[in-house]
Amino acid sequence: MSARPRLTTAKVVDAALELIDEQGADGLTLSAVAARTGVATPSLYKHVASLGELRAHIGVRVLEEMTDRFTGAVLGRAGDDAVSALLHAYRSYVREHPNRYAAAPMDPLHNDLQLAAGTKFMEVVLATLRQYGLEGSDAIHATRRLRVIAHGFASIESSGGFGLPEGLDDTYDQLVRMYLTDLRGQS
Amino acid sequence: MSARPRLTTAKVVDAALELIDEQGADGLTLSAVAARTGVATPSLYKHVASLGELRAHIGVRVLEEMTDRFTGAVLGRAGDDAVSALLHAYRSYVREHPNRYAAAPMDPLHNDLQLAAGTKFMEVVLATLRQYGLEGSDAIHATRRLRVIAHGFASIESSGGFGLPEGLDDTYDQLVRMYLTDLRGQS
DNA sequence: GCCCAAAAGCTAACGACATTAGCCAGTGAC
DNA sequence: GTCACTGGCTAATGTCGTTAGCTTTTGGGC
Repeated sequence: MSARPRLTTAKVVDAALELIDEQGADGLTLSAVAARTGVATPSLYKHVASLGELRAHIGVRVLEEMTDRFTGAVLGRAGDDAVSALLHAYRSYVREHPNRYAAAPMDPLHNDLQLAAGTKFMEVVLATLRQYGLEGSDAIHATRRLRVIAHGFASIESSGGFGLPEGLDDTYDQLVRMYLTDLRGQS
Repeated sequence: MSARPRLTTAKVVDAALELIDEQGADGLTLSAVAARTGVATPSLYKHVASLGELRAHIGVRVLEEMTDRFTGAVLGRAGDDAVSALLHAYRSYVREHPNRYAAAPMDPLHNDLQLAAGTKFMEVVLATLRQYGLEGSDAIHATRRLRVIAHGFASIESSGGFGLPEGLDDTYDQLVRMYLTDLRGQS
């Protein structure tokens, strides 16, 4: 079917992720990806339509990776314990892979390539909250509030926005407790 | 002192902000700024050291603008009323100027150009919380939590990350109430 | 009222990048 | 064995940011 399948889209994304990890978002350039995969730059267009599409693929990967980690963190836990585990898993993913997280799409539900991964991600969060018996829009609001806290903290922390890192663990614990208390009050 | 002062750094930043408003962060290019200011591209280097420095100047402007708005929103209010006003002013600024907000620095305290504007910004938030009598690190944690909520929500909302905009006002009200309840519990 | 240094503009040029066009070689199906 | 397809390549284009070096204007000191 295919001739000399040296390179694949997946391998291009692999190389791109390595670059992002090492040099951040600005380090992601088609030339650099080409160099790393041992190919001339224009050859990449046989596997990826454009730099923009490559970024979309990268977003899918990151989303999937996050979903996997969070699923593992929540498995076997229930209630507050599960929610707390999810929030802490979120933060530790971003600390381990700050550049990847910055490459994750904020609106995966508005991109065809990312829709499936985004939906699966959201389902994990919804499942974690399911035990609180929230109905309809209450579940949506609770999901949104969780996301605001997790993303808000992680994005500020990973860009050094909190100034000195002193007491950041405490700040996050307070946020988690605040959210859990609120969840209880809402249900 | 200066010959033919047609252009100034401030005017360059003005043009850059217009571009950002109209075309987003990617629309900010030295060529475009030069075109808008009626000058050749290299001439801009007489007023700005580089594109990066221009971005830093833009960050200062946005920060100052936000500080002004928030100061106005909080003036004449106290306690929960002031905090709520601050949070709502934050959201409405971002809704009015989403591209500007995206150009605001997350870590102004780590940039010489932005340090003063960032400090002043933080002081407004701290002053709004002062009445709760939080001491030392409690005040810092409370400021951080507020920022997590304000930035988290605003950044997700302005990138369309919440999917359908249905019920977003309610979500935000819940976040504000959650924060206020938490503040009461902490103090 | 002239002179000169500095300031602010300009053109030309370079290197990095994304992207397109068009060519060539290996490969799998028949 | 042939042939269409696939995945690689080189060459070229246009856009950027940035630097070097030149010209022109202007304001201050004499």
